[in-house]
Amino acid sequence: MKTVQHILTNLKSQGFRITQTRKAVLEAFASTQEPLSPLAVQDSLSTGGINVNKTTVYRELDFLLARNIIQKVPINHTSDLYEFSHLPHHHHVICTDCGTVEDVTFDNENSIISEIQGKTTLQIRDHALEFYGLCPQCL
Amino acid sequence: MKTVQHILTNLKSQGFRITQTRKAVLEAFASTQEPLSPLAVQDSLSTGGINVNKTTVYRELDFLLARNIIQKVPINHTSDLYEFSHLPHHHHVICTDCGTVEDVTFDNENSIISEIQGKTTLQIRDHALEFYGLCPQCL
DNA sequence: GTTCATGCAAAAATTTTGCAAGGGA
DNA sequence: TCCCTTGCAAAATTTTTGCATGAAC
Repeated sequence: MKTVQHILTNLKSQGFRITQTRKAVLEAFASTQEPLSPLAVQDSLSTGGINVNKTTVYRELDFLLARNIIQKVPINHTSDLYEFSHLPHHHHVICTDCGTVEDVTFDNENSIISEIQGKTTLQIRDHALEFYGLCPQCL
Repeated sequence: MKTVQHILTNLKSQGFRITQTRKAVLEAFASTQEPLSPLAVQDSLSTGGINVNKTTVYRELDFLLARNIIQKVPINHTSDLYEFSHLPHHHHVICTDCGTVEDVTFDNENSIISEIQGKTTLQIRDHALEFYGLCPQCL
């Protein structure tokens, strides 16, 4: 399990600064299972008493994305959503009402990819298998 | 097979106008297998000598979407992408280089949905199963 | 003539960029 | 001190809205 402290230490050893913003952004991701939008990150920081400019959030997300610490989640949304890259491979079930997210995995995901690979001329490199529905509270 | 003419006739019978914009937008969707963004629609019309305002394109897409003639395609993209709703259920394999799209279907898609339904507390209503890779030309 | 459709301008929402100032190491 | 990081302002992108004009029937 990679901790926020681990990540910060690694970044520090690479010459990057451990700022309160950086720490808080990583902790925001660590504190929830839900993929976060730039605005959600800013709100999360704000709730914790750390007020930063939107630009800073965008730049910090770009920074973490470039270092593969976070990744974009292939969910349709007006904003890009991000989550930790080190999480075990999984997919999402998203409540279309409240946005709640559950993580799920396939017993045999390879067979799904293989089937499609056998039916297309493209060389498959990635996939987005996401599900939408209603959570018990929103039903 | 629903033709553009069919759709136009239906709309007309509901009291909506058959404008050159409306006809051209429907023909743009009929002329390709690829999901189209608002800008792509405008470009397609422009190529055909029909120059319309972006606002008009957005409004026409909203209009067609509201009547379930087109639907949003669950592909991650800076803009929303649309395709005809009457196409047989399928998924997309998208070339991440050039944007080429191939349509694919699963032999037993229900088993995929069922597996996930059995693993989540949410009531699944929809899904996005999209694949990304490189087409032969871009390999 | 009625009212659906369009263009234009302006605004809203999201994201990016330049530049100067601030702050970790 | 060095240079990574931040804020602010401005611009770029995508989408929406109001209002007056234009066009289909």
